[in-house]
Amino acid sequence: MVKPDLPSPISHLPILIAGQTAVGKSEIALQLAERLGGEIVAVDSMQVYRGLDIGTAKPSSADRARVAHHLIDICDLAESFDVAQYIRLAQKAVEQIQSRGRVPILCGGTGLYFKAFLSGLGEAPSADPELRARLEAMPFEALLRELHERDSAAYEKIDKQNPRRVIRAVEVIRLTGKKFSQQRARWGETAGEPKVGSSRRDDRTSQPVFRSSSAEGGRAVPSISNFFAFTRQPDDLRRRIDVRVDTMFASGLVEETRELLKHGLEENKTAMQAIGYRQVVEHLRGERLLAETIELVKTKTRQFAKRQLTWFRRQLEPEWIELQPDESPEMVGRKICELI
RNA sequence: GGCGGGGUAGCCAAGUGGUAAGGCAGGGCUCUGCAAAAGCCUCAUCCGUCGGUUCGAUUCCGACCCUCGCCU
Repeated sequence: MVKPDLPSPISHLPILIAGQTAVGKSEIALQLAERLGGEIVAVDSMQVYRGLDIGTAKPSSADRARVAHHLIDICDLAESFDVAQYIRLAQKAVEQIQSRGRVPILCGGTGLYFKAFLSGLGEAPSADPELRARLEAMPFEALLRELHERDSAAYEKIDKQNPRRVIRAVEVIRLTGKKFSQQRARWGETAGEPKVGSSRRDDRTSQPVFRSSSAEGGRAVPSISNFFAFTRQPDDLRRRIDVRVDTMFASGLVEETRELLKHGLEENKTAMQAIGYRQVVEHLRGERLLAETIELVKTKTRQFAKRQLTWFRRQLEPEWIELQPDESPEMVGRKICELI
């Protein structure tokens, strides 16, 4: 194939783009991909599922024809998926893209996937459905006691009010016979260190600063980063979320959900968690009127966007870029090309 | 116009003569194999207004305002 005429290895570095739902990151990723000769790798825990199209704002076939996309529609509703599978596939996708002489652009909103991709995951085994079902049926106190006995270090640190966490810890201990606390990647010390070979990051302190407002301060060399996070002013984002949700319903989210129900949507725990689908399923069960459901989906989406921001702020160290209402994806794309 | 119910946080809503439950929304946060998930914290110096009774009223009384329902 055509070897790239790109000047330096830096051009092959993956570019990471995180952002809240509806900020407009996908459009920008598309722009970047076209400018840099890149391919997009979705970092999205819901777009991996085939069939969840409208509600996950999956890239259109036109967009996918424009730029190659990866890690979308890779999983059937009958299958389960998790972070570990994700980072394995993402690693592979990135390498393949690079081997083609193209630029991997990882773009999405799933913070955990970014973090695991960057920092690794550890050796623990994946979930065991039967065991998990058994643990879920146990009294919570018994789980806590078991964790305390078999891994006091984990017991000390864990959120003892969060069943999900406790169950996973006990699950890993039972599955491996080893302590949970010894099987996780140590994110504390080496946090944020990119796994993907050549990826480069600056070492500024972790202040999530908006590029526009700071960055200067006499530093001649602007921090060079390949990891960006987009945000918008709350009102701006809210408007975009409203429009997006209205559009989803107008495009047939209810019909799509009804169809997915016939193909096992309710049996897939993860997919059933997806905002939009979950609420529509409830509506179809007669729990709520359509108009109320639409409003609810907007609220849930706003809350999700807020949690995403918290996650990105606290767990990741991206370069922050606040998108302006009047800024086009082209403008942002150009701006970022200058930054990298 | 008359009679009856009601006016408590952005919304819904409990409540007591002794100084304001809860839920939702909002804000903040935790986060390692279900993550668009799960969990945690926070949020009324004040109870329509003005008077009165009382040691003390959001709670009792009166007037007024607003509101819902019924009647004429």
